[in-house]
Amino acid sequence: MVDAKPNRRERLRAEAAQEIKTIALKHMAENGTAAVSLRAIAREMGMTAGAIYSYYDTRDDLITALIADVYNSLVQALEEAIAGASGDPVEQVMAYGRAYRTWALANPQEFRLVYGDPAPDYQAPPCGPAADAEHRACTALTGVVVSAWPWAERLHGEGGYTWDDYSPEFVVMVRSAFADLHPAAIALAMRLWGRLHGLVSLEIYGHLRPQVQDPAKLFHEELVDLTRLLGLSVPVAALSD
Amino acid sequence: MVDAKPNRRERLRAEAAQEIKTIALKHMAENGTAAVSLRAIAREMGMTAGAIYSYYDTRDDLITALIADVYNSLVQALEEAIAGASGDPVEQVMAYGRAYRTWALANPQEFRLVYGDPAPDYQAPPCGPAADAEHRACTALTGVVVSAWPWAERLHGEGGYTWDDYSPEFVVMVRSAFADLHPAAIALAMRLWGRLHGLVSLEIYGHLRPQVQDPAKLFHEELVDLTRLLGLSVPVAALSD
DNA sequence: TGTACATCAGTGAACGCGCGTTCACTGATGTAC
DNA sequence: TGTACATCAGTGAACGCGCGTTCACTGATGTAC
Repeated sequence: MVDAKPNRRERLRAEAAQEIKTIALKHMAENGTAAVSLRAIAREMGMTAGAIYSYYDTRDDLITALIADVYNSLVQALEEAIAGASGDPVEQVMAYGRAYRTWALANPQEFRLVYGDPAPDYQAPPCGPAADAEHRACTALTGVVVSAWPWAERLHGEGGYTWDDYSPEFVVMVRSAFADLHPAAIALAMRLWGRLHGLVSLEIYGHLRPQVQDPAKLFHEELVDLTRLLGLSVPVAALSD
Repeated sequence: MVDAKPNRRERLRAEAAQEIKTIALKHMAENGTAAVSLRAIAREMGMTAGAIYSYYDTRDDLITALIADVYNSLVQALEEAIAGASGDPVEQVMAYGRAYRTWALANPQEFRLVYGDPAPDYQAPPCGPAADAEHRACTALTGVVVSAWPWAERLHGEGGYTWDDYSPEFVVMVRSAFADLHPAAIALAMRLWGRLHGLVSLEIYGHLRPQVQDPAKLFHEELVDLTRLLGLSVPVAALSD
């Protein structure tokens, strides 16, 4: 911020780093996660393979950056879905769920990158931006549970969960986001996540179609049942939605 | 069966074909699905890479055979779990679910092979033994729903499903297994499958641990809720199980 | 404004790697007479 | 039982491929005086 006119060099550098990721994602979308190769990217940019090393130290570094970007795009879609819904927890949980599936169907290879095997031989760094994004996604969903807790507590308050059921770092993070959080609320959020993830990942990996013509119908029933799990009564409007 | 003494050649051939698959699975378990390479297998067998082509026409053929084997092993585990449970639908659905997770945790790479990206550049054949195994798995779960249908019908009989919601071949197959099957029962089976799959695949791909110390606890709660979805009342014994 | 120097994105060639696949061949195993 | 032939699993060498990564280099862009 001290530097009023950012270097032309720096700007070009940032643009090129971005273009590398964009092309990598394009290749991934076209030919699967295995198709992310430094040489192929360089070829498409009209560059030499070695030039990539000005931007990323290693192929794995690029993939890590890719995962972070993709995860952030997913989390953003989820957060926007919640923000766009009314304060009603029923609306929120259904919006979150719909956004999860919609994003996955629109970005199947990205979904595989984040929730499947990232790429052959890729070793994920233990923590980093991807872990941050995962935390954000989890926090968003926990937020929905928190807003439904007045109803959900009746069903889940006695689940026998304590903070010891989670990793300490995770507890610190999520409790700082929600002051008077019940330990069982996190478990509930995880279960919600699992339900969304199950049908969506079966669909993305081709295990529902073509046996089932319209996975959306199954998914919607699960969404409705989610609200039951939260102890919420489902408005008639949502049932036909 | 006409040939009383099967060729020694044929026997050795079958053994070698089996050994190739065994070694492939071993490599997969050790280094991930990407580590299945004809050359590496041949090396371990003390053979030349070209020799593999006496047994499999192509690398993809081997992978297809692998997937079929693995899927059969999973389906067998599931079928045995159901067979080992009492006739009580509650026991059956919980046995099925537990077997699903247990198998996945014991065979994580195999799980990825079947439900994730099989291998880089692998193209699955449209139908074949893998599809058969998938049908068997689906049939087994549908069988559980059928046995619970007297209770489940009350909740799901009016779901608005018809046979047109499924592919014709699939309908023929599953109806031949269960004479008076309700279309909604299949949808219910798929939803059960989705719930099992969600938490299990999140766990296998490392998205639950270490944030959640004991995914089994979450999973068990889902199992209990599965019985609710089937309209069954949950015995007290199962709750503490 | 002009000159001398530093920076650093990108080059081009090379390294070594493992891969799937093909092919003419050898030699042991099985078969037919 | 012995001989002539057919089968066919496995050899070994080669093909062409794309990959990640390194390195001495060039030449345009930026900086300091």
